[in-house]
Amino acid sequence: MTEPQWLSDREMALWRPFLTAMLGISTNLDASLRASDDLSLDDYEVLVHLSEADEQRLRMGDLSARLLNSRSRLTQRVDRLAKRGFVKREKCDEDRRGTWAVLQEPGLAALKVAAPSHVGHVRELLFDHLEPNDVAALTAVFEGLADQFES
Amino acid sequence: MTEPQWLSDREMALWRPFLTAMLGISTNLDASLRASDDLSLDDYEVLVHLSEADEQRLRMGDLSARLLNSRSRLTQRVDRLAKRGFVKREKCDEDRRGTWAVLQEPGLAALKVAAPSHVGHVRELLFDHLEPNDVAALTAVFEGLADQFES
DNA sequence: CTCCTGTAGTTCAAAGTTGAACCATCACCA
DNA sequence: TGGTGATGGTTCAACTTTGAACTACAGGAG
Repeated sequence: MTEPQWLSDREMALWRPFLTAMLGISTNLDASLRASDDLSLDDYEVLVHLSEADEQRLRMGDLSARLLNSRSRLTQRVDRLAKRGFVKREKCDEDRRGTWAVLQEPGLAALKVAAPSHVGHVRELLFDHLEPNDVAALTAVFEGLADQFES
Repeated sequence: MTEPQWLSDREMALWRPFLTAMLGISTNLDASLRASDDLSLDDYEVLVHLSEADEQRLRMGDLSARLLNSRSRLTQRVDRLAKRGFVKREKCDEDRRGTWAVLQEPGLAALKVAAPSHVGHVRELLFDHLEPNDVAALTAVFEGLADQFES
């Protein structure tokens, strides 16, 4: 039996802390962003992805795939960000079903304001707990884990 | 400058896949549990923690701390699980403000039904991507990461 | 062309989450 | 005793997410 119905003790010893760390890190980052910058972690990630994209724009579907968000979730998130002037929508010429989400100046500004303390929290929650050679090892592992979610 | 405002390339090379993997793994597990067993991942975790507890019962506050859930979120989750007969509440004698959440037979049964395919998914999403010595290394790292969230 | 099937994105109602306000009880100290 | 501040848990309204249904366009086959 290589696939028992329960996790082995060795597996459990990793899985439990893994689950706790995932939940704790994302919950904490979300809470601090909300408190200090009135952005959810999802909002922040939208702004990051747009800011790094060509012409600071991405198609809705592309963006939702990168964020692993449902389409309807992204639609409404972009609604809220647009209402604040952080992004805008633009009709897509090549494919008239399509919509671009385009980063606006106030959105980039909000990202720049939020970044330093967010980055500080990422260090506190993750990097401060790692030795230098942990980082390399984890990077290899997590690239493999993340790959399975790229469409 | 040891604390720059942005993540370094080396940090980013870990952080991005880390975030994607966290989100992807928990989203996937949640979706499969809902589809096959009509349980959210949070429901499942409530049942797991209760099933492992002394007398299969935990105080609401203790349970919410373990799950890193807000109190009100847990209150409502337990409401829903109680409506299905999976858990019940019991007044606490030592501290009359307190409430026990107590696992019921149908809840344990539901857990046993859901476990094999859930465990299978955990393997597909996580363990199948790891070498045996990765597991040991990750366990050490994640114990450290998870510790910061234990009250 | 004209179907037909598939894809991009939005909408809507039902369900879940958040955070502050609330009630009850506890624990301590005067 | 009786006040005071903290803790355990629930409630409520505002907000967010989910997933199915829907509109609009694309692209190929006949």
